Amino acid sequence: MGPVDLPMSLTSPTMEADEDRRVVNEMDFFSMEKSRTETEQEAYKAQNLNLEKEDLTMDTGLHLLSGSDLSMGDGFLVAAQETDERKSEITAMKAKMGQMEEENQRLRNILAQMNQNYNFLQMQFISVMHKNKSMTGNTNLSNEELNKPEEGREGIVPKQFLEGRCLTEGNFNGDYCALKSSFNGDQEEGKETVSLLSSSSSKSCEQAQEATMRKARVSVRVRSDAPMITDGCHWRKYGQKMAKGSTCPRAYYRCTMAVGCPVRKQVQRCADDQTILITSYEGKHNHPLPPAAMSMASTTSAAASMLLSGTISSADSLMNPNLLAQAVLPCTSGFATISASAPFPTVTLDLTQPPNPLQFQKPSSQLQFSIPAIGRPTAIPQIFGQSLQSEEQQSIADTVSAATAALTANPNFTAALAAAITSIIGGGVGGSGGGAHQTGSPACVNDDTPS
DNA sequence: CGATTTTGACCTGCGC
DNA sequence: GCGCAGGTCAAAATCG
Repeated sequence: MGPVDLPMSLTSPTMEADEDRRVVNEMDFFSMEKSRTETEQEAYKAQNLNLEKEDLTMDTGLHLLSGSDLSMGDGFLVAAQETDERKSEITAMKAKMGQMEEENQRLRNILAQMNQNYNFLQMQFISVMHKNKSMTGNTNLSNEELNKPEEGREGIVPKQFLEGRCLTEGNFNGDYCALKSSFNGDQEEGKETVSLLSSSSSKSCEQAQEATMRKARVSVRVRSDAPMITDGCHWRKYGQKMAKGSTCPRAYYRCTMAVGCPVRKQVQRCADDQTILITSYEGKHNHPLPPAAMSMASTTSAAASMLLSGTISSADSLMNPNLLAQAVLPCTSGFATISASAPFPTVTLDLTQPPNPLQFQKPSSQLQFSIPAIGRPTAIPQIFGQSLQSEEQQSIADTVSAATAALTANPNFTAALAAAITSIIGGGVGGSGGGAHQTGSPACVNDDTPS
């Protein structure tokens, strides 16, 4: 055994077995060699010298005597010391890696949240620009104007932008809490002014806004055999009526995630096409929402805020029915319509259209759902139609999980993403997807078993 | 046994 | 005032 072989033999059996940590081992070895004290280095040199030469000519004080047996014994002493040090360092590094993983996870969550907020703001900004362009032709705000203090920007900064910022700074849980309605008209046509939101807002004003938001409805049309879409909230059925002109009844649900939550929703099948499920949301949540409920709630709240703020008018909707849908759900090909004849202002998001693959070529930053580091995406099944109950739901969940794995493994992000969404919309939602309770005819609302 | 669903009755707004 | 339709209430039934 030569002098060079000795350090290599110090590798612990466990670390030798762990191929993945070999690099860390080697880095440890060199760092330890660098960190040796002067005395140790001298001893080490002396030891090497001793191993290289048969007769020892220097007394190092470490009882390094001549003879191969003794020198080997000292070598093992050094080896044991180094092993202990390396073990402690490995333990420390493991702990550090754990901390870094936690930090990484936390940053992922923050990034996902920021992406969501960013998309919301961008959507509103684009919509405001679109409206301004159609009205005045003056669409561009200079950087100076945008950077002005808020107090001096009245009449320049789109009100929705500040409302969106309020969402970001407030409890952006996907509910309507931070949305301040301007539907009662502090704006004129083509001249939107900013009413800075202050904590001193009168209660009556808030109540009026709540009442307005309560009346606003966001209707989502999806193609599904499931009795009800799963949007992450807990609902309790409190009534059912046969709607006029429809063969299927209309079911009434209220949110039961918090006592006194005013949010209600109606579930009804389309009279013309009973494979289409129409879900109408109304009101604002008065409680934090779980992550699974944030996607749908943020989508509907975004649509409601745009509707109530007048960002998109009925005329806009008629001129470009895809505008709102693109703003709210950038990666779908659905259409959005606004009903002016309905008793309440209602925006309908039609997600029954087949997906347009070209729209998936958008940058990933445009996507409104987050992809957790581990596990399945939380938003895809809720946003794109519905996650079905029981077996169907599990089937879609498995599909999403597989898609997630493909996403994380495949460098071609957009292609994998398109495959994932296509599998969800085209397979699970389209009514042809597998499921134990396929009966050939769509389930009516009165047969439902909501979660 | 508590939570949820069912279902008939009741309330409200609107048009005639 | 009356009828209709949409929406809600609440007691009974059902479920897990």
